Amino acid sequence: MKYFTNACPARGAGLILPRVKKSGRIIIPRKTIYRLSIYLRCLARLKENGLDTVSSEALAKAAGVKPTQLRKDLACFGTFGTRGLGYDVTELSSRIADELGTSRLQPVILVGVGNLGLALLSYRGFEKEGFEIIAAFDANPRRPRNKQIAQPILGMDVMPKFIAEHGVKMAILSVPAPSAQEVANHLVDCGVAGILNFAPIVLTVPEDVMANNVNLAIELENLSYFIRD
Amino acid sequence: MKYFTNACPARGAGLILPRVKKSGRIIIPRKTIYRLSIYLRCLARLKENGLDTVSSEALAKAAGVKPTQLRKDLACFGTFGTRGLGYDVTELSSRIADELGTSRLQPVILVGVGNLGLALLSYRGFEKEGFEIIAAFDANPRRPRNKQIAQPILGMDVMPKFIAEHGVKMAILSVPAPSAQEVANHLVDCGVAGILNFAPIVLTVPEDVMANNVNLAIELENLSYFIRD
DNA sequence: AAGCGTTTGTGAAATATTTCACAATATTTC
DNA sequence: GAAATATTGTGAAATATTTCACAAACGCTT
Repeated sequence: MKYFTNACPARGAGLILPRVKKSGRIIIPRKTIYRLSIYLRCLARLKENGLDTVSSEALAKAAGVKPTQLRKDLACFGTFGTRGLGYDVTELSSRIADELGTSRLQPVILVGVGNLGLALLSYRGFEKEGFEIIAAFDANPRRPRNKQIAQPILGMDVMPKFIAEHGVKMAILSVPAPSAQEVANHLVDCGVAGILNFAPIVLTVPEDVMANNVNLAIELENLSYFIRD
Repeated sequence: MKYFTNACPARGAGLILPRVKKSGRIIIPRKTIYRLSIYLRCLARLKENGLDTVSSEALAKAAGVKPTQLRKDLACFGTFGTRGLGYDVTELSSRIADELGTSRLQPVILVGVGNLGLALLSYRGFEKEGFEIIAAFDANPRRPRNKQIAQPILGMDVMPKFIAEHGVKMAILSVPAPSAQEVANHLVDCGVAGILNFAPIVLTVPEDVMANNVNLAIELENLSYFIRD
């Protein structure tokens, strides 16, 4: 079992406790969660190739990390390996999937049907990972010509009702920057707890809401910095 | 000036040195570089709003970080503030832009003109950030109907010549997962030093090449983990 | 020009993350 | 079935990053 120095230093100076959430689960660092997602995809490919077991060394190499890091990551929520042999591919997959909570299908909505939003709508890569964009919303909900879009494109006015009826907890935000914060507030009011934000601004959201940012210009800028030597 | 414990512990045990690259520049942590990009965008908005100076507290709030972190980030490459007053918006902008090397326009190519690639081609958000997608490549270079794409869409066979002639150093990779590694190898052979990878696999590249990954399914998975409590 | 309020810059402390080193324990071989 | 080999799980060390705390420096007011 992994232990952390507890973030609250007040009680019992020097006392070491496992760090836990209010819900009782042990906190797993965000970086570890990202890597678990990567491990899961590597395991899927290994399984396709007919492998039954895999060592931490092989899996780590496939995921682009060090073997010890992989093992430490797994140690956050259990011990699944067999010493001398490695991990059972199928079992490890399902344990990680359980931990990530990707076992059930999550409904997602998309807000902002511009260039990028439209591309994301027709992107078929989410479903096999456990997510489904079930509807899109736009202030000006025109159905694009010459496009095979399976999802309905609805007006912003019906969004609250839709979110409540379908139990939507996550949204992809691909509106222009100037309206992003306003729309995000609206989403939060409707009960959305996770926002994947493509607008190039810093969203301000309540503490119990999570906003992940994907900013393509910043990614390019980052690359450009590190390649000039 | 900021100091690090040097990563190489061999010479002069315990000796503290500023961490530098072969080129002589001090290494700035990757996370700091990301934040510098964010500061730059916040400063641009402040300037639009007519502000001349800004305190670390105000800028940090706009960027979603703590004031001390902002100041430490800036301390990596100089001291630009005026005590008691704050930072000159214009000056700080240009200093950060200089450090990031975003002053000149960078030519970028895109490989893989599928749904996502097409959307990125028509995305007008890069240019004003200093990047321009000057051409796209695809194994099957058809020009899509009903789309206003300014860039030429070329076959893979002419890619090496194009890269050499235009001094391209960065590429956006939006091909399907199975061919991503092969195409990446090809790009590296042609002299590309930075790859922004949208394919959902872990790329293996030489040490002097940088590959940043954008994986939308993983971002969603990450959200979904942290919102269930 | 001296005092006051403000805000930067930074060494040191606190926290977080990664890596090391190796005991523990399984499989395989002879 | 004992020895050799392989590989996990993990405490401790090393490294990295963030935050604190406060001296130093500036502008403004009087």
